[in-house]
Amino acid sequence: MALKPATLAQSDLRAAILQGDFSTDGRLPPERVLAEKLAISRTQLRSVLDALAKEGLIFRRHGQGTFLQPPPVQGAERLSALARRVSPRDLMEVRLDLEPALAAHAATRGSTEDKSRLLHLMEDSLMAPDLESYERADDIFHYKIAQMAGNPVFLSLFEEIRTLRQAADWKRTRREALGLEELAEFSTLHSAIANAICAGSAEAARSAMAEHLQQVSHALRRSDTWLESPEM
Amino acid sequence: MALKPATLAQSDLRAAILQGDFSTDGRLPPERVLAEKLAISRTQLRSVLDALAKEGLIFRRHGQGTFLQPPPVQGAERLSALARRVSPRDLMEVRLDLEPALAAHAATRGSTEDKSRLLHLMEDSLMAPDLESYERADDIFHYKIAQMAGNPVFLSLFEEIRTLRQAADWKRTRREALGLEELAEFSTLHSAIANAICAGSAEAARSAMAEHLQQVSHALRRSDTWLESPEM
DNA sequence: CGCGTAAACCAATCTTAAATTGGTTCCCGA
DNA sequence: TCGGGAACCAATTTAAGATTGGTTTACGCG
Repeated sequence: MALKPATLAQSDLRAAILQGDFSTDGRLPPERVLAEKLAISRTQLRSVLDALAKEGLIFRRHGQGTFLQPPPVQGAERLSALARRVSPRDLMEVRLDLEPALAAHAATRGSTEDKSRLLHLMEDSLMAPDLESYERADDIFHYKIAQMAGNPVFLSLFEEIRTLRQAADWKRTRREALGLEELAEFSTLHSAIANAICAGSAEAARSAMAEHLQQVSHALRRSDTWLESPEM
Repeated sequence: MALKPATLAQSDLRAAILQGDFSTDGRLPPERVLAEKLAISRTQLRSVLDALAKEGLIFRRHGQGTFLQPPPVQGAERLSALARRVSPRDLMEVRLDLEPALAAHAATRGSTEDKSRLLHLMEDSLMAPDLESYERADDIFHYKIAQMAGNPVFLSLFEEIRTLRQAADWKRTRREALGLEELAEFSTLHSAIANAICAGSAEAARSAMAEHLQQVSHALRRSDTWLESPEM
């Protein structure tokens, strides 16, 4: 007559995991450890994680781990050397050429399920209360688009520049450079991008993404480190 | 009255090195070894190699070695896993979005010295007697353009897809798919690309490169492995 | 003094092996 | 029959040592 205890526990587990109770830096403990902490079997835990991953709420990669945000690219170590020679301008230039193409392909090839999820992610970025949560939502939003392009090489390149962007120091710079009014404009274009992709109109998606990135680039350019390499 | 013996020796050394007398696979022996083989000091050898590298005739990378062709990207090992999930179509799609942008930036930012060297490389590809030497000239030509773009991130991405292209098996497929008449058309567009870049007209360079890659893509698409992953 | 040589040292990369971690299979017991 | 547990598999990371191009230093020779 009673529901399975496991079913009741699952919703609690989901909340606990997503809220970051078990991760300080967005990375969850290994499955074996986490299962023990939660006093459940690994089989049970994995079924929960499978569902969360399918919904796009967590990210897993084979020998790497489970994360609350898109994981660092494979071999991130190799990029630390490159990151030191790279200026914010270099990275934005690449993003301006790469991500509009990704958006176009996402519009063409993304599944309807992916598209509905993209709309949801866009709403998340709209409702972000502070800069930190906005950046997280923005990160996942762009990642999802790269994923929807359905080309493993494109996704790999995107992850590479994403990792470079995080490896460099001027994320801090960006925080300072961005104001709340600009953030609102960003969200406006986010919705334009998402709508174009969901409508399947590749060119609209491409131009919306290009406009968005030019906006970001413009905001970033005010920084005095625009042309500098981090160079500690 | 006599010229310095060293000067006379240098031209011989250059010829011997470039002809591949010391390399079976396009990779030269370590400087210390090569210097001993040639019975000269490492200082002397390095001065020759410095000149060759400056002329773009050899390629060196710090912990990696000295090569007669553009060297494999750092951490090439990491890409072997990705290469197995990638189809020719995936790679061509990326090239079609990436390399036209590279050509445009090369036209804008390339130095006049780089541009004259690019013309020389283009002539090399025109005069290629057989498919193998054409592919080598083509490789260096495209690499030079990526280098001229003057953005370390772009160059890194280009090297990544270049390595992927070589890692996969269907280079053989391409050999079979290409005929001599197509090869001639390729060379025609090569010269169009080079001329546009040297003229500094970014948009002409972009469209010429796009046209060239569509041509390559078209030739490659006849292969029955177009959509397949190598999958050993 | 000046210059090149040799050696030592530095820095980036590669290679290898071990450890970590998600993914899978298998067998057993309730 | 189903879930738990263990063992095993596969992809990745990490750490250490070796390799290699780049740089400095000190010495010897003209």
